[in-house]
Amino acid sequence: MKSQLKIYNTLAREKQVFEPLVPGHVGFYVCGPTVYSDVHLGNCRTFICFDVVHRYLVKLGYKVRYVRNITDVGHLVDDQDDGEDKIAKKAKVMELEPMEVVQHYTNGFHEMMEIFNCNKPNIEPSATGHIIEQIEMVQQILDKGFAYESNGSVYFDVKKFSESYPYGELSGRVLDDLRSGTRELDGQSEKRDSLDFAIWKAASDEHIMRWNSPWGEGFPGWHLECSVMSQKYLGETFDIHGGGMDLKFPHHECEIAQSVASYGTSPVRYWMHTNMVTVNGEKMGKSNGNSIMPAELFSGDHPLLTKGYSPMALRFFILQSHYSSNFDISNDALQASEKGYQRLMNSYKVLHELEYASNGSGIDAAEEKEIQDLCEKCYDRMNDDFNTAETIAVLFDMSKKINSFKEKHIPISSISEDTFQLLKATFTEFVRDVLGLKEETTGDNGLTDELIGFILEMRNASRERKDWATSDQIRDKLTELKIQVKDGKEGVSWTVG
RNA sequence: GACUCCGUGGCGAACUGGGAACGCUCGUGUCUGCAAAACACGUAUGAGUCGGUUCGAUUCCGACCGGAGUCUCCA
Repeated sequence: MKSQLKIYNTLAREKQVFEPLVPGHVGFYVCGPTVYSDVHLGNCRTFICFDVVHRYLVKLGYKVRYVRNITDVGHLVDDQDDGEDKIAKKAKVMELEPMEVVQHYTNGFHEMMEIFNCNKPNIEPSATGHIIEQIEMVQQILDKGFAYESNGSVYFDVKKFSESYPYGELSGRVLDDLRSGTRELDGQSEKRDSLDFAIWKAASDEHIMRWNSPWGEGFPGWHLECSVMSQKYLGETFDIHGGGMDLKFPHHECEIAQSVASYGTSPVRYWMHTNMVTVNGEKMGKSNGNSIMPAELFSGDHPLLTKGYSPMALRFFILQSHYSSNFDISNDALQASEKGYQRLMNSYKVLHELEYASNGSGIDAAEEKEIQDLCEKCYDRMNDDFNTAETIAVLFDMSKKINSFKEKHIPISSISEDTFQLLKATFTEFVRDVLGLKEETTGDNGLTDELIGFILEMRNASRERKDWATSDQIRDKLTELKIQVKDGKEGVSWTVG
């Protein structure tokens, strides 16, 4: 009997047993990037974590509809009335058509997701592709009386809304506290209340991104696209909504308010939030100027790094901590993770080269049970709010077993063939399918394999002649080239790194 | 100021009301021509500080100290 999946629901502030709305199916929405700049490692962490969530849900047998949006309009530089659209601003700076900016950074984002081995969502809707639906939602909210028009813009009436429904439940905000924290509106403002937010924004004359609407030419407000697109593809209520912690307020709070205002029900059953990536203890943010970009990580071309690290090493590093914890990036930590990742993948390789053989010496019941327990633990740990850190710890315990089988410290015949196959399947599926880790190849169509195989043959020949000078010279040179030679009982093997 | 969260070995990082995982590092041993790898064993008598609850707390409660996040755009 396997344990049940539990998810820490940020709305309820507790771990809850996951029960999908429709048995066997999961509606899963993740807030994607605003495509006006390159993604940094903080962005990547969130998407990698939710990639694992998605992968595990699939592993559990759910039919998952995974929606991750692209925000390509509406995200203002600030919340002032003269706030500029982020995409439009970048377009001006780069002297490009706004959609060129969008396409450029969307491509870059997709490329990174591919490099980090993240599965593609089932639907990746963009805000500009859903202008009509957004206008409809604005109209619905107006019809319900929870919004008002002002100079061609439409604002969500937070005060009015809060008289009928709770506002601030997700982020734990109290309206009066919020209001006291904001500065007074000047006479120029179109808003009735400082807490109101734009759901439709009138376009000024020079604004390039504009659409016709019942309120004149304009563009949709930032929070609206997620409400509209999640509703369109997952329904008025769906199972899981994920995003970074920094989106909790105001973005997700506003999403809830918009959905409740337009059709009366809270949209999400389980809210999940990933914690922030920090550098020297400070949040990595686009506006903080401390971003580390994936390219800098790979090349090592960054003041904080002494060398480059591979995409999979970073992925492994990220998964070694829980998604809800702060995650500090440092060179030392990366280095430790890189080693660990290599160790794990080495066991992965060893496991696939292992063959079961019975020698009739009988099965060791304790060993048998230990292996079976480890396999079950993988599920237990992941079921506990996707605890990848603990899952990896179990996989390392399995690694020891795998290596012991290989080195014949434990005879492989001490477990049954069924248990061996269980170990093989579980280890493989958790490393490859759930955590999404893969072996990093040199991508040269096996030429390296052939070459090194040949060189090692030559070395073996000199070893048989006891010509240690030559064999050591070959080994030292290979080591210099970052190729590690391992002389085992069953012959020689090698790994890069 | 308000609201959250965190403070665990040399480093990273989990879990837990009753033996402090796992990875890296370091040490010893087995293996090996040697080395590496692998395996085995060891490495925090202690979990920011001070109180309280408890037979018993790192784990629950309170205070304090330190750090972070959100309250404005951010994954």
